[in-house]
Amino acid sequence: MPATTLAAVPATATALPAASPLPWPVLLGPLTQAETQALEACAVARDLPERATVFARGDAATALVVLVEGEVVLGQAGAGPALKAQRVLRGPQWLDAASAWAPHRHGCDALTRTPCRVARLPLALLRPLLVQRPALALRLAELLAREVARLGEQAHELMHKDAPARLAGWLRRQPDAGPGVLRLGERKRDIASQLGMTPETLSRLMRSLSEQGLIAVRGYTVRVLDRRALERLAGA
Amino acid sequence: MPATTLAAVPATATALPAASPLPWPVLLGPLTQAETQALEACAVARDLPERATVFARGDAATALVVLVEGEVVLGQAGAGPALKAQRVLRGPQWLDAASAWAPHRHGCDALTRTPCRVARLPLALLRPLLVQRPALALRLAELLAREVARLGEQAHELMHKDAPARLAGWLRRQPDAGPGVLRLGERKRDIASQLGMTPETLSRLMRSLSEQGLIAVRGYTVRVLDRRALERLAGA
DNA sequence: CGACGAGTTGAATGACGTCAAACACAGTGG
DNA sequence: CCACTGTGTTTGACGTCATTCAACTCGTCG
Repeated sequence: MPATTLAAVPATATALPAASPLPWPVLLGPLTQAETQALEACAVARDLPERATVFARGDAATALVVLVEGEVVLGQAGAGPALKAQRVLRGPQWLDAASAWAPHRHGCDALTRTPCRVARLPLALLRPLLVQRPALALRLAELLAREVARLGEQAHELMHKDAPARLAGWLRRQPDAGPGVLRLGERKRDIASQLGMTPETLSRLMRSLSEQGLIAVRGYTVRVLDRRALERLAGA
Repeated sequence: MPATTLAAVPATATALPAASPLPWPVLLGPLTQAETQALEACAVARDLPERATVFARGDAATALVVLVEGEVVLGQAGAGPALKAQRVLRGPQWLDAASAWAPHRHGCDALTRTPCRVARLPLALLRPLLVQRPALALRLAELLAREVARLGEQAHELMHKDAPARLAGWLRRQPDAGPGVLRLGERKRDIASQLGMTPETLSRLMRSLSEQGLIAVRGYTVRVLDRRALERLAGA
């Protein structure tokens, strides 16, 4: 049953709208007018075409990077176009809020999957701003802490859970677009890569879960039939 | 060749010295006198015996936690004493600088391996202090960012590298205690757990690397014979 | 139409985990 | 000094889960 491929990974097709204020509330939570203006003042936005590299592993990181709009794959590029994806981000979202602070080099590659707008907040400008407005600095700490929690969780999963459990966990975490329905927003090979498995294994697992009646798969749409069993599986 | 076990994992034997100032420079870098005093004012230290739990996964996290002295295992406890270790920390070191900010729950269990002194910095006290002294807040952001980088690296390794590569990478990262000599400071089962493999596999890998002439193992001492080859192996 | 890329499926290999036994060493008490 | 015990490591045999390699399908684009 070679699952009919539905409209493969919808891409934001058209050109980006003209410059507009950045989505700070999504990135940092509710801000005062003054804070927003201050951030706006030091942010530099630029547009990138499809398949461009936003930054590469090892590049000097001098700014926090925000994905304003579009889709970006984060991962480690091997030889050729073979990218070992870790994560696909859809704007608005932070692309890299950490590297500029600490190792001063980006830890992975970032490639656009669609035309994108990204903004850079040079740390040299941000630093005095944060000194002046400590509330923002605390927001940032919160942000980074959340990232630490997420990555710690991920590391634990990869170390101690097998492939079915990781998939179940991933499915559980996906935002559902309807009652028990979720739409996969990335290529399955990218999902597989994120989960540390091959596309073949992912395919087989999907089939296995279907046959067990936990989910129903049709192309890029997954219906969750037995949420309870899925959680049990993920909990391993 | 059943490698002679040398003085297994030295433990800090004796009772802890009386209260003393906390090692802030190690934790946050060089500080002014005023900053040190301010931190000292809101830190609460306490001593714990061996095998005590500092905090457990899911506990409410209301403070940053510092390991002042002693050794703590970070991991996820399963049933009984079977702890899936992620990391062994030796004081002075941060135990958990993130959880209090973000999910407000600790993400893993922390168990003492030796008598320890730990200090808590309640976020409720720290927050106003950071507002007042933004320089400290930036230091903290740096700290968290470094953690993000470390965890990201780790996740990548677990996702895309096999066991030999992970071991080689780990060996490469260990601080050597002599020219090409390094002393393992933890039980091998803990090392294995950190690397996401079983003790048996680790043992076999060590042997395999010895036979290939990359390292020489005697108990808890490892001599690196071919650093170049080790790096190549880790780079997979 | 043919070429290409994404996904699926099957068979074979291999890496790693599990289970069980043996061994080394430290500490104990005779 | 010698058993005896407990913990940690090593080794071997075996099973299994996941990757690899290959063929095949489907849909899209030229």
